[in-house]
Amino acid sequence: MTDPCFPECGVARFLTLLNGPWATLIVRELLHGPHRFNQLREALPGISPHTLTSRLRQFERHGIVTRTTYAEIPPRVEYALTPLGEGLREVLEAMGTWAMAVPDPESGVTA
Amino acid sequence: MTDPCFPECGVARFLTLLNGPWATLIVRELLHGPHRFNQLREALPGISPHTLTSRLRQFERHGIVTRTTYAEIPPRVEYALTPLGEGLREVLEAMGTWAMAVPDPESGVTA
DNA sequence: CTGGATCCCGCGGGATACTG
DNA sequence: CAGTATCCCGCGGGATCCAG
Repeated sequence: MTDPCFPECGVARFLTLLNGPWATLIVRELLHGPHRFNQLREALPGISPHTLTSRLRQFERHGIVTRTTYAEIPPRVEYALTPLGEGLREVLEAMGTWAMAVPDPESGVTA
Repeated sequence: MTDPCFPECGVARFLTLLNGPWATLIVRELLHGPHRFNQLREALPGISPHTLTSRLRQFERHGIVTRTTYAEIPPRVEYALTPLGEGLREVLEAMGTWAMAVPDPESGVTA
């Protein structure tokens, strides 16, 4: 039943790989399927190209995301999750499930 | 069937509540049961009292952790997860499960 | 024992401008 | 379109010292 040592072993690594406020949000977007650079920018209101590139590069290094370049006249680059990255779906879903149980910060944290 | 809108709704909130490298690690520790201030310090090598207090206070405000003071001669304070905080167990487990599938960063990410 | 006060630092991130 | 380069900033966090 959930060996006590089981979560801790990985939590730290998870935090290392998905550090920063944007990291997880980018993965969440990629969970919908491959995205082009500007597609991600549009899907992530407020993110700067600098940050987006930075996170994406880190994901590449860690084998979470793949970068595919299409040498066409209008340059096209697609970012997609690797199987490893896909595995994050369960984690994100757990986050989402939990958060939905969180009372609105403004609606009487009375509970 | 995991409604596509379901994860995104909460992921952002999760990230807001558990921001920073230490936040999640503190919760992970609290998942083992109530802890006193110094118990947490010992369980989290490298954390400074400043940071620990900071995170703990934030958790209190968000109703994730409760702070119980025992007005004894040797001051005693216990931090425990609220039911809401307990709900994070699934999330942490998901992180741990995923991370265990991550190949060691050193084992040839060369590609 | 618990933890507040200060000071300093690194890093994620924003803004803007510019290139292949 | 897909980035890259530079500069600046806020915040999480470490260190240290001190107080209830």
